[in-house]
Amino acid sequence: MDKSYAPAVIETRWYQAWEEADYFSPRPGGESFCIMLPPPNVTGNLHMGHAFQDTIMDVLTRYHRMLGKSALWQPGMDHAGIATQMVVERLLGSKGKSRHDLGREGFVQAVWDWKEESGGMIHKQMRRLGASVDWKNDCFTMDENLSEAVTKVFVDLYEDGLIYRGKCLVNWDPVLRTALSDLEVLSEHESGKLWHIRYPRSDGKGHVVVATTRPETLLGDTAVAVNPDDERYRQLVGLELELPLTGRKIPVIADDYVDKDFGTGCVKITPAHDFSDYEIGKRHHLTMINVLHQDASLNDNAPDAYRGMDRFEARIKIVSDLESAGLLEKVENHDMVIPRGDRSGAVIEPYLTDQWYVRIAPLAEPAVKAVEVGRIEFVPANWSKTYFDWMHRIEDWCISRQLWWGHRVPAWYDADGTIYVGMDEADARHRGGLGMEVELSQDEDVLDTWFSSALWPFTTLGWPTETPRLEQFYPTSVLVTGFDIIFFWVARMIMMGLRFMGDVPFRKVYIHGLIRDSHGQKMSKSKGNVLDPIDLVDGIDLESLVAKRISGLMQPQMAPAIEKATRREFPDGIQAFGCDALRFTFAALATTGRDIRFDLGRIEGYRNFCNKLWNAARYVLMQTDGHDVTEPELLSVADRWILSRTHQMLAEVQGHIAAYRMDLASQALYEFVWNEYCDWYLELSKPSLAQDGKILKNATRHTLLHVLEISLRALHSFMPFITEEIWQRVKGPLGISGETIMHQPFPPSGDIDLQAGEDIGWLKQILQGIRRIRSELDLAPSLKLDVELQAGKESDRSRFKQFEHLLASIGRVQSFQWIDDRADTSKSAVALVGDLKVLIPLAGLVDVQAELKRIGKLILREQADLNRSKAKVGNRKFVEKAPPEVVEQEKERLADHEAKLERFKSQLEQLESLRD
RNA sequence: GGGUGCUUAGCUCAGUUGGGAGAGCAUCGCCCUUACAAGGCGAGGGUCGGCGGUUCGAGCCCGUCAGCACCCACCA
Repeated sequence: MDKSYAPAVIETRWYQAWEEADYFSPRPGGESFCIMLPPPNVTGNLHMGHAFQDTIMDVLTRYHRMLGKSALWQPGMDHAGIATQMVVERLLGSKGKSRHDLGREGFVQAVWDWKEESGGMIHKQMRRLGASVDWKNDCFTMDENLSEAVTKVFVDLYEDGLIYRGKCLVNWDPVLRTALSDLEVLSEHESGKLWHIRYPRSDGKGHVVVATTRPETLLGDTAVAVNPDDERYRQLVGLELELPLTGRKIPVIADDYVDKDFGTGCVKITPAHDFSDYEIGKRHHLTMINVLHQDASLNDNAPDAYRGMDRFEARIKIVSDLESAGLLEKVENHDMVIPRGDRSGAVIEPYLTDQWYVRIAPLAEPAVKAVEVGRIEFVPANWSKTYFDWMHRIEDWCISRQLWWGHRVPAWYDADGTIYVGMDEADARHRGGLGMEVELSQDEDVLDTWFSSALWPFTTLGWPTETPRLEQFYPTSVLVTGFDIIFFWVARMIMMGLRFMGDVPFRKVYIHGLIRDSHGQKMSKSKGNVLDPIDLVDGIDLESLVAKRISGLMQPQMAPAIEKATRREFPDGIQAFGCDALRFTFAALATTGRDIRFDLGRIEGYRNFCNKLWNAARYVLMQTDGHDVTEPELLSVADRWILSRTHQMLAEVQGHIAAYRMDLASQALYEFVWNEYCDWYLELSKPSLAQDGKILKNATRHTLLHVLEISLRALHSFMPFITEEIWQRVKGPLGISGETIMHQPFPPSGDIDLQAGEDIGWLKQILQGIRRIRSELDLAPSLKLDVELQAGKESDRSRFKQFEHLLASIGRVQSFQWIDDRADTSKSAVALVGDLKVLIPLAGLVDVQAELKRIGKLILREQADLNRSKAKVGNRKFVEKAPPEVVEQEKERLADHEAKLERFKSQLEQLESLRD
């Protein structure tokens, strides 16, 4: 083995070998385990969030595969309608073209071409991260069979009356010129103004003042509303007002919706451009006047003066026209919430159009119930509350989008506009009883991307065909996702799964936190703080990193600041940490919180851990190379101890993974390998192997290998590459014949050996006592010590006998000597292990002063502990009310502290007498 | 306006039914002891956000206040 761990070399080798050997396909037999990869958007790259999520899914998949299950991790990609269309349009834009130049068909072809390119990038990244997905069944939401499934779902829901077409107010994105669902609209606090506008009374008796944040929509007003209980305005109800700038007359109406205390208590009602006004308009049968074009410029329903102007441009003119007409009473500053499109950032306009909707209530009810009764379990559980809150208030889902890229709505219209829905045009004709003579035209719209995503758990398995895969893997085992898409995706999958499969799509939903940068900021291109997971794996020099971060910015003026911050944070670029280190870091960071700060310090620590494992393996293989290693006949205490600790670790890891606590699982592995196996067992093995006894040497060699091999299997799902690489070298000496660690069983845990644990615990304490004295009294590590032992129990003597060799070797002790209980120990430094005094004569080694100081410190600490125990045991209430075992424990502590304090004090006295 | 989460060592975070506060990184000291200096051994460092309550006992349970973060919401 090479002296140092070199991830790049071993990682490139193994993935290809695994894939070629088809190790990722589910093996027949065994219980099923299935995870659906949340399909990434075909556009762009995998970011840190993907890498994190993929790591968790791969850990789970590999783990369950090793448990002997038929494990499927289903990969795929999402066509991401709006996002992808925007990317391709921007690409065309850079060549001076628009999608209209290509036409619908040409544009869609251009998107497919782009998909080939960027989709390949994602595949490459996933392979680099070690994802053990079933590539043979890779899917894309726009694939033919998945698209057919989408159509079928649409048709079925339509036939059942769960999809309808209606003219309603929708969230309209005037930049993308499409409708959006409520979820795609982000509300942002922004400062705006509240304009107070006079609406003159038609009877000439003064005016009414309305307050509005959107004066330009005045052009579409069809009423002014007041609260029916508002004394100030009651007599106005039924009166007519002159709508400024338009020459129209509008009525004053009464509606409970109006808050008397806000603004002036009079509200202008614009039913075609405001959601609340729309409801009021419907209640009062008001006319709905749409004054906007699709791009939010004013249309011909507006007076000449404003036609063709953008709404915000028109706002300025309208306000100034009102002012010159003496109709503007005042303007106040007003903080408000502005709706913006999540993709375009454009201010969303409520807009009256024909759209397709899913009637959600009948689907939501069983979906709520499924979680209530525990057929689906959220992990952590409190996320179910978020789910319920949303599901209880859920409204109909607008699923049509005025885009070209996506699943086209399977609806056709005849000349009268009658709707015919079917799997295709012929089917629609057939269902509608139409002959070929009737001319039909297909709806131009496509479906919301999330409509097809909602079907992902069963369409990827072959639905509507009843395939063996569908039979075997639905419902899937667990969904791994972030809380940001509980509404977008999780809830909708549950609804659709229950409706079309008659069962939940997954048993558990594991919700993880979102990866942020080391300062807790969201990673984004525009902030220039994005880390590419591949750069952490392979490393990147500073100049390339800077170039990457400042290229293609939407706001190029940010480049200098981003460059400066990058140079400050990564003065030497980023080292190559390797995939295993990155994965282990992600696992260790997978706590229950919402935000996960990614700190380079962590990954460095875990890269070191890989190196530690590598070197431990190197040592073990060096010790065993050329020796036959056979099943041991007799184990030493150290062997039994490390095996016992191994079993304990395995039980912990299993428990933590079952509870989706990858952080605790990885920590248990880390601590075992480093602090138990490397720090202690490997050290204990050295003197053992230097001995003559053939049987015990074989036992040690075997245990070294055996525990290493178990550790590799336990670690494999977290660090697949390094464990495979080492395992291939370890399996031979142990006589294991498997081809890959991937298909080895996860090691079962076994018995805990308490006796061995106590014995080695004792040994550790002696050694730690000696080391501490050595360090604190500044005795050179190379200096061989003479150690005296005093007092102690019978067990101390027998243990000493058993471990003398190990103690001498590891403690660098040249001689041990038991001395009489009354012997003078005044010239020695002391450590206590229970009743046993471990003494190091200081003669000629150090000055007494140093030891005095050291003991003084120990006494202080011991005294404080003693006082605490004394107070507790002396408290009658404690003794009466606390459980007996707790009281007993406290009494033992008290005795222990008393004994130790006594010994330290007597040692101190002896030293002091010496000083005189 | 509703809701959720967070506040523990200098930093990033664990702490599973309440019973002597832990890890990694950072800091300090000694050591290149042939698996590993990407290392070894040892050390220092915390009124667990504030206040109050329950309890023999609270980082953990309850109340309250403060700060931070996020989600949802049609008051113009």
